[in-house]
Amino acid sequence: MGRSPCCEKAHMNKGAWTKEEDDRLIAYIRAHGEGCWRSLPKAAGLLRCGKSCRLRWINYLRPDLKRGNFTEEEDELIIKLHSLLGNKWSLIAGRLPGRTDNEIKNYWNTHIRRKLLNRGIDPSTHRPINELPASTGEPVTNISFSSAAAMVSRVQHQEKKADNAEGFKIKLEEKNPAHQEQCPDLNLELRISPPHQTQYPQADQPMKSGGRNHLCFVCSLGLQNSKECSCNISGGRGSGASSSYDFLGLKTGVLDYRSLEMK
DNA sequence: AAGGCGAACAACCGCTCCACT
DNA sequence: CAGTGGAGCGGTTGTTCGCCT
Repeated sequence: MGRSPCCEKAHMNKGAWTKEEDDRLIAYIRAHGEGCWRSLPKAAGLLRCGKSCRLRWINYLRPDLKRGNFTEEEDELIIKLHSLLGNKWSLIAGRLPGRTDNEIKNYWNTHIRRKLLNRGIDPSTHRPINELPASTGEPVTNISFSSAAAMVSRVQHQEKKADNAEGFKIKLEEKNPAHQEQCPDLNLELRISPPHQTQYPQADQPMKSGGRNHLCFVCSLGLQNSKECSCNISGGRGSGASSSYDFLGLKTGVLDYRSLEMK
């Protein structure tokens, strides 16, 4: 039994939005706020898919959007955030007021990629292009922190494909001089940290499986048995104070991945 | 002036996550 | 606990625009 489509596609408009459609959408959201996108088109008298309405509003019509060219500062910030987060456009957008994930994604693909390539930097790894990749099919044995976000998705993807993660050993660099070299002045007042203690599973509150906000970050890397694991019930969690938590050896880390989830 | 081409950007599509029942 | 639906995300495609020949 498949799920129903998000909208009746047969009688829906597609393609570029007209001024009238924009006006209708703006007027409706001004009057009623951002509610249920699925029912919004009908209520607003639009022959559009709810997803299309949401996208149009978020990426184009929202009053707080900053239209216009990206500044040099924004460029550099995007590059630094991308080196930390990978293609997490929504998270990157969260640190750039007035910019949308779609806008940043497009800007990255059209401008910044080329800019980095001209600098001799691989836009996906943020390493010099002539630097050979660490692996060509061999098990990954060493990954940089700068690829952490991409790594998480790779690990999660791998976990889905095969329960047996043997051979996938991760040696995280205690510090990443290369990365610090790339971003010597990066201080976004961010911090990579484990989930708050209140989110850790208690004896009578088993962790919700699959919940991305509840899984220990180390566990999400497939390192459940690691001493770094902060949700290891049987092994004890030590003091558990997040302020003293030495996540991945980055006690002084400044990136709080959770805090980036602003949207 | 017209056509080719690439860049830029808007929009769509498919998928995942998560709250709710 | 499983099923379902809404919302959001990231990749990709389609369209428009401007430059060049």
